[in-house]
Amino acid sequence: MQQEIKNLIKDALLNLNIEVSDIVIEHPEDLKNGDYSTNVALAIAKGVERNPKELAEKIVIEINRLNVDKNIEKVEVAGFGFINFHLSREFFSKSIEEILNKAGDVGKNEILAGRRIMVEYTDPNPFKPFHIGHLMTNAIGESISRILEHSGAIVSRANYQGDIGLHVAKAIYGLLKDEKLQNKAGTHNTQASNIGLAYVLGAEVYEIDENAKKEIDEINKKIYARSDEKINEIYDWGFKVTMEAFEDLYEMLGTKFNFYFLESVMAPLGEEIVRGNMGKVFEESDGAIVFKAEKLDSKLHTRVFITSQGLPTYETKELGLTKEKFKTDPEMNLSIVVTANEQMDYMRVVAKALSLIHPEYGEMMKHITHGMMRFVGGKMSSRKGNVITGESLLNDTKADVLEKMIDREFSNEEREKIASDVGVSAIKYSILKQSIGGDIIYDFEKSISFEGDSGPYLQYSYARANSVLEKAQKENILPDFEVVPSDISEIEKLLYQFPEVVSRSSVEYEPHYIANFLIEIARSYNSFYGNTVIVNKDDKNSSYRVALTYSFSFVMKAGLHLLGIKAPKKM
RNA sequence: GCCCUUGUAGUUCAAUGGAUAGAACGAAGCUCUUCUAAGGCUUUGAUGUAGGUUCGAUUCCUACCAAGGGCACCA
Repeated sequence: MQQEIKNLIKDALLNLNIEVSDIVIEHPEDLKNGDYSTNVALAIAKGVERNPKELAEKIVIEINRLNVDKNIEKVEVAGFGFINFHLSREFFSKSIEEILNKAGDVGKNEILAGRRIMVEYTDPNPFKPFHIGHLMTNAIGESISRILEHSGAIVSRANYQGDIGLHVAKAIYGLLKDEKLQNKAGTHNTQASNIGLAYVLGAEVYEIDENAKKEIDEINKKIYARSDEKINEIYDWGFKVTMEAFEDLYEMLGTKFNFYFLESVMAPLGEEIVRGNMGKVFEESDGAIVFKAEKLDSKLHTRVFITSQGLPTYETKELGLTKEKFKTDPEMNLSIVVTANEQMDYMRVVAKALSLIHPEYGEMMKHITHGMMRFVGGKMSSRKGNVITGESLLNDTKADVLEKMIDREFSNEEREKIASDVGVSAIKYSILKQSIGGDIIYDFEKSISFEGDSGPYLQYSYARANSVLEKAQKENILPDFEVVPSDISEIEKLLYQFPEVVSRSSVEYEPHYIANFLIEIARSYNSFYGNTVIVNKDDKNSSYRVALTYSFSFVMKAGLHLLGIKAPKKM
């Protein structure tokens, strides 16, 4: 439809001997101003020295002369020179019908057809707790992955994890000091959270206790060398249970990774790249091997790739990782990494180094950065007073949902499942409703919202629509376009825009456009629901309203999927 | 000091250079003999400061102010 309108405007302008390279059309915020609108008269008025309103009138006359499209009902000039297009009843009924036909595929497009994209996100470290930042990266990465898939790309999901390094030594130190934490009786989740506690213990003393610091550094060397049997045993067990515990979280969050990359494996690969490009890219400085990026770009700075101790840094591992990714999927033509924006500057340096070594990667790497979780009052603890982790937040939120569900009748299994899906939705939505660059201010008192502008609100709207549909089925009212009400409802004027919203999210890597759109249609549908009896055997328009409800539920479900949120049929 | 982000109702967020700057939370008041009241309907309130570009600026540019992050052997 967009293209048809653009062409129509273009032809009308040609008839007036005006040529415009790019015509911008948009949806007016206020639906009273039509369904599409263009500011073309305003934009060109100066060039042709005419009053924009008069010019707009002339253009509209031309448009009306040319227009044979039954989808466009009315074209008019408004404000100080906008040209507004009102679409016809027929257009909206057809768009509803189309949504019903597409069902689960609604909103799909082909703008990324033929693209193979690997998205790396989440990246929690074994032996360390899965914290809120990981939750944030996961929510964003998963949503972006799904949006890209909806645009026709083949997406693989990658997880990059620090399986070696000081943090592991800290955790193992804690485990050695407090052997209770090595208890292998419980589930892998309780074992993993004990290891998290051990890490916290080790990390604390490392800062304040000189002897402990020495001991931890010693453990670290032993881990690298795999020279101590007891440490090896603890390591292997700890690695296994923490990774298993992560899998449970991924399952709950709705992520399934295709590839796992480990830092210990990337380190030698990266080192090889660095050593192979000495003089060309890297140079020695104070005993370390560095890349002086500021020589090539004043906005970049020098970074150490191999320390004076001879150890590869993160930067070096990142080089190895990138190369390994392209090796893992040789067909890949875009590699995306999602991290917090504190990593932006040195990722730029790494990218610069890599572009010198592998110029062919240049256009195929993308770093998406998001803001950080910040806390009102600086408190970093959960309601029970413990250090907040991703897991504790998920559990606290789920407990709140269960409390809200207390008067609903569900089997225990159903209840648990729904509470989990709703809890995840509350958290994910609070992350995805805003553009990804900014920090998220997290307030534990208000915590996660279940009302208004929230994930559960969207799910609730979906569940209600679903129960309308159940009733319709019982009463044998099928979606139908035989009788169409003359009034065009607001919800129809919104639903057809979904594919455009998906495309925009995809092009800009911004899930929040979808989140905002879903809120809009949910509000519109809830209002419709509140003011109309949808299923009513005695009303001829009922079938059309059922069709509308179906199309709303399809769009909502697809949209929630793109945010990585499940849509329970009941809640 | 330099570089990168970000400054919008009391609070948390929206707004491809356009029309009366939208929501939500909070506060006040209505609303379930209709399909889920986690809902609906009213009322209330904002573009950090100073310039510039433009027919038009929350949006682009400059300076300032404020917050966060980064700037050599941690990731």
